[in-house]
Order: sequence, then C-alpha cells, then structure tokens
Amino acid sequence: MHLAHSERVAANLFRMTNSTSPVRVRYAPSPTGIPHIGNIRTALFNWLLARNTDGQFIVRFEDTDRTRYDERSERAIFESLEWLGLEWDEGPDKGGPYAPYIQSERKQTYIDAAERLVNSGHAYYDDTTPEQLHALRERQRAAKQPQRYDGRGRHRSPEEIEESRKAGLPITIRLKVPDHGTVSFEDAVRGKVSFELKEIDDFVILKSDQMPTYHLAHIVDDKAMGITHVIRAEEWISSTPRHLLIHEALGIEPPIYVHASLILSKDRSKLGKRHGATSALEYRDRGYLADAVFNFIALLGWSPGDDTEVMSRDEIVRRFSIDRINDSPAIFDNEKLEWMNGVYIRNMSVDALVAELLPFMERPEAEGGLLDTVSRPIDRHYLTRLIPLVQERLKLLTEGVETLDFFFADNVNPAAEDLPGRKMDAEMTERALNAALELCRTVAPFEPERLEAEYRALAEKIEMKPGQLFSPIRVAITGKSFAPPLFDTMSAIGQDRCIDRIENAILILRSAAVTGA
RNA sequence: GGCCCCGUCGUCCAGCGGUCAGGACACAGCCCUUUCAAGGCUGAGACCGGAGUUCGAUUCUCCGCGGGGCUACCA
Repeated sequence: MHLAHSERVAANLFRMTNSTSPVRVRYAPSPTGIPHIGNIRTALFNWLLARNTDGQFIVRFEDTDRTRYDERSERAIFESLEWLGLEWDEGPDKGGPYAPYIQSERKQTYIDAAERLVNSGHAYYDDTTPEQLHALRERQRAAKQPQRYDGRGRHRSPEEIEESRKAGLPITIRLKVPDHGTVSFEDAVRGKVSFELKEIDDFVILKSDQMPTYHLAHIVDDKAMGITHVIRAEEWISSTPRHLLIHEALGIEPPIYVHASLILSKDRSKLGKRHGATSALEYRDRGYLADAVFNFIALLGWSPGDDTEVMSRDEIVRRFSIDRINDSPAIFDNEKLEWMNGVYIRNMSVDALVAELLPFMERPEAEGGLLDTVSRPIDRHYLTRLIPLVQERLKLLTEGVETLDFFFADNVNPAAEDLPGRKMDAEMTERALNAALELCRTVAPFEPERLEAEYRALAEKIEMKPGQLFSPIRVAITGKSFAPPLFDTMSAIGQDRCIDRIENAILILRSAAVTGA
C-alpha cells in the first residue's frame, strides 16, 4: 500500500518533468493475415507511449472487409502481442468500458454516423455501380486524366436513389469533398503536411453491404473510445486528409497524428513474404528471444537520443518519446538482430536459458529437435550443467540443438578425414588417439582441471603440440571440429562414453586406412 | 502519370549553423586461445547533386536526382 503510493508519486513526478499526460492509444489491425514485423512495431510504439505516460493501450479488430477476413489471424495477432509482452488494457477478448472492440459488431454506429452526415449535407447516397466506376476509370486513363470519381452521385435526387434501391442496385454513401482549398495537419514526427482538396474525390464512407470503410470506422471508434494519439505507419499519410475531412463533417476534433516510417526489406522494398522471416511469430520459432526482438524493433525508427542500444524493457519504456521517432524508413537488418539476440542470451541466467532452450531441444527431430532416440523429457539437471559451456556461443535458441546434441547422443560418428588436426597425417592421428585412449582409462577424478593437466603432460610426452593432441580427441568425442572447451566437455560426457568414443574413432580411422589406401 | 513522405558509413542510429562527422552490426588485421565463440585493440567505410541564405552549411530554403508510399465499395 505504502509502496504503491510512493510509486504513484514517482510516476506523477516523472510525468510532470516529461510534460506528458496519459494517452489512450490503440493497435487496430485488420484480421487478414499474420502480423509482420512492421505491424508489430506499430503496436510496440503505441504500447510504449501508453506505458510511458501511464495511459492505456487498446486492441481493436478492424474487420470491416469481410471478404478478406481470416480467422487464424486473430489468434496470431494475440499471440504476437503476448509473445512480446505487449499486454493490452482493453480489447476484443477482454472487453472494456467501450466494448465491443470488434468493428463488425459495431456496424450500427457507423451507419448512424454516415446517415447523420447525409442529413447534415456532408455526404450523399450514390448508386453508381462498380461497372460504371470501372468504365469511368477506363475513360480517364485513356484520356490520361487522373483517375478519380467524378461526383456524379451528388446530383441524384432522393427519388432516383429510391428507385435504384428498389431495383436492387448497390447504394453507397460518399463524403462530399470541397473541390478547392487545402487541408493540412501537424504530424508529430514530420511537422506540417498539406494536401490540395482538388486531388481528393468524393470517397466512400459506407459500402453497399452497409459496412463502413476504414476511413469512417476508425474515426467513429477512436472518438468513441477516447483515443488521443494515432500512431500508424507512413502508408496512411495520404489518406489522412480524408480523415480530417470526416472529423470536420462530424464536428469533432482529430487526434494527434504520428506517422512512423515503413520498415523496408533488405532490397529496399516493402517487407513481404518472400524476404524470409517477416512475422513476429516466425522470429519466435526461429529461436529469437522476445526481449531481443522487442529491443531491436524499438530501435528501428526510434532511438533514445544517445548511443545506447541494449536496453531493458523498463528502460525503453522510460526513455520512449514521440519526438524521437525517426522520419526516414529503416531496412530490417537480420545480422544485427542476431547479434543482439546473442547479447541477450549471454546476459541470461542459466535457469532462464534452460527454460527457453528446452522446448526447442524437445521438439521432434524432424522439426529441428534432438534425435528422436534421445528420450523426452530431457534431463533438466544435465542440461543445466551444460549451459555454461555453450552460453556464450549461442546466437539463436535453435542452435542449442546442434551445439549440444553430442552430449545427449549415445554415440557419435566422425568422418575419418575430420579426425586429424592441422599438419597431422593418419598415422600421427592414430598415435594421438591411442595415447589419449590409454590415458582416458586412468584419469581420476574425471574433472576438467585434472584432465587438462594430464593431457598436457601427455602431449609433451608423445612430443606433440597440445593443439595437435586435442584436435583428434575433440572430433572423436563431439563429432565436430568445433565444440565447447574439450576438458569440460569430456568431464560432462563422462569417462565411459569418452572411452567408447575414442575407441570408435580409432576404428573409423583404421577402416578408412584400409579401404582408402 | 498525379499527390505525399523520405535522403549521414553496406545496414541501424547520433548530429539539430562552427565536430578530426560519433556509436553499433557486418567486414579486415592483430592480441587472447586446445577448436569455435566471447572479449580487447586497430583499420577501412558516409553527409545524393546543384543553386541560394550566412562570416560559416551535413544541419536552413529552393530546384533537380534517387528511394518509398498512396492513387479501391482493402485496411
């Protein structure tokens, strides 16, 4: 109680110094597909502003286009947000004071608003058919004219509309847009943006299926839900004048507009399916940590103002501000994300890393997990012992499998040509392995320090460089030419299995000598 | 085509009239080292072009050029 109070005081103080009052922002995806990283960054920016100002973050489904509706995407939207820890205060699943948060369930509100606009003379019914619209555009294109609706519906009488309605023609409602003048607004990241009204035609606000267009619907909802800031991607700039016009016609104040730049793909085109992983969920499945992705995409189009890059969620929330959002597009650089993921992995506690790694390792072999012959569940204590050996070597969680598989496998089958170290022939390699095997049988205790001391002495005794002796042993025991530190590895694998693997390697080497020569 | 947005190393970001133009990823070299990493040091690498404004432009203005977005009864 006492603590909570002082926290609140601190928050208020911060708000004062930051001169920002609580905002209400929303993430309003349309359930037409899996949210990609750009969508998610928009959600993140909204969430960050809400948390920074102690405001509310709302999720709302914009499903007014029922032809493109995709049921699975609703689940994916929630999952993406949950994975990144962008919890919402109000939304389709949890309700809230302005429920419902699904546009298709608010249909009547939009019809009312549109009809109000007709009655106030700001909008009108239009019975132009899609075919007529198409013909109009064709004509305009042929004449090299801009392709715009010509406002013919403005002149239709109520009787004519009624007739068309009875005849079953599709009726829409269009906004009456003045044919001259300018609209402008103050974008929070770009400053003043202006448009000529003559460039804008009378656009549809209510479709013939009685569903609103995005333009009408989001404005009605944002107003009803008390949204203060609209943070969205740059692609919306050109329709913002339409939104301003609707606000004006409705007699309401527009929100503060914040247009963040697009995230581009490696080839400078819009992020899309063919550019590898693009959905947040795919990053999760590819072994990226939510914290790392969170940190990384926050930095795509925003920066704290200095050179700080690796930041905790709290720090990002604390330092976030709209005026540090970038106005130029960013290219998504996977290499840097990978690096950052590695940083996060290295900074994790062993237990946390074990928890993250387990699901990846326990997946079926066919899906990238350990060999199916390794029994599940995986021995958590054993894995915990191994983590310190590989933690600083991992960049992705998925790499845990290939990095640790030989610890779990019954045996290992290196290729004969991989066994010799640098400047070693088969004979020398076999000599090294024989000596190694003999020593392996007697070392006690089978601990890293002891092993290292004994094997270094052995190298000297058989007149090889330590690296020359160690290389074949490493390959014999791990099946790979690069692996965690050898003696820690041997100790973890255990004396018996080490003996088996070295014996096996010697056999492999001999049989290769026979068949090879 | 029209309208709008954007333009600093390959990439992300800092710079907000005077800086040896800074940091990070990636890259190269060296050090460390039993391999691979991690870490340390060093290096290479950018203000799209042209006019203005100014004592002085990466920074302000304009014009080009380049990139992107929009141009639906999709969002």
